[in-house]
Amino acid sequence: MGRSPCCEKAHTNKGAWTKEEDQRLIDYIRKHGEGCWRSLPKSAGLLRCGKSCRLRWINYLRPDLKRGNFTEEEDELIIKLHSLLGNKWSLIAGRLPGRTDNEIKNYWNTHIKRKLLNRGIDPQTHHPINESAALSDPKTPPSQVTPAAPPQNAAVPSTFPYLNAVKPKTEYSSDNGAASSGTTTDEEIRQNSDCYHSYNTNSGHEELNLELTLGSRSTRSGEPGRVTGADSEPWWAPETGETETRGVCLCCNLGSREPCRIRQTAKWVPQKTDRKF
DNA sequence: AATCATGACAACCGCCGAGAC
DNA sequence: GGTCTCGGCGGTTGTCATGAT
Repeated sequence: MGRSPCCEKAHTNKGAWTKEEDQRLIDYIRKHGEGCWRSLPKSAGLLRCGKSCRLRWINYLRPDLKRGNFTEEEDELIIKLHSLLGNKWSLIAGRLPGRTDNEIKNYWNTHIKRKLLNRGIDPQTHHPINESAALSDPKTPPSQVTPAAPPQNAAVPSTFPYLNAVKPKTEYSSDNGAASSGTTTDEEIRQNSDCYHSYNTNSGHEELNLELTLGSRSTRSGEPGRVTGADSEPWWAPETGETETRGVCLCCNLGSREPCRIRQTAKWVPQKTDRKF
């Protein structure tokens, strides 16, 4: 069928953004807020594709972004989340306030991959490399592949034996033609989270709160209590006055598996009107 | 000093799902 | 129910900086 282009490409700039363009975009969003990306460039006087404006704002101009190097704690959190979610960068970003999916994706590809390889861990499967080779060997029946015991001192549960419960899209997409659609359901994540919890409880690893929702396609539904990726607005619980930034609920401490109390008792609304710049 | 290789990351592209009509 | 538009995501590419030769 084909789709019409998102903008008139003949009259749009490409490549790096100039300071003037950045300022125009910032000024416009200050005045009018986010949204309507398609019409934004024209309204803001920018010769850019709406998508490009959105990306620039989300990844580099948003005021709540944390710049600078990733900390060791962030490294390990990314690795843990990736082991559970695969290349769901927006979901991973949702657990790292101030970080964007693009930033995490780049960081993964340039730093963490190498870091894991140096540890002898396959960055896609999170299994030891030799074991991953066995797993990917079509001659080896899955039943004959025995997951190794979790490493005692590793910061990351690299051989987490329940990972096969949910197959990250990129890791298994070539399994066969009848493989999963690549969409991880909430239920799958929840199940996997439970497995992960059990594993971590037994092994003494820090427990992760992974009450995650795939928010990537629900952002227009305005569903209260969502947890989303890089696109997320801060949410505000009027009954408590608490906010959550980019989908990370402040009332849920890392490690708590209890349902979010605020989510149960308060109505969540997007805090769009009083953004701070 | 010049050239090449590599790393880092900003930006683009194509696809998809949700919602509107 | 079908079609179209929009916003969003993940993969990939392009470009610049830095280091090695």
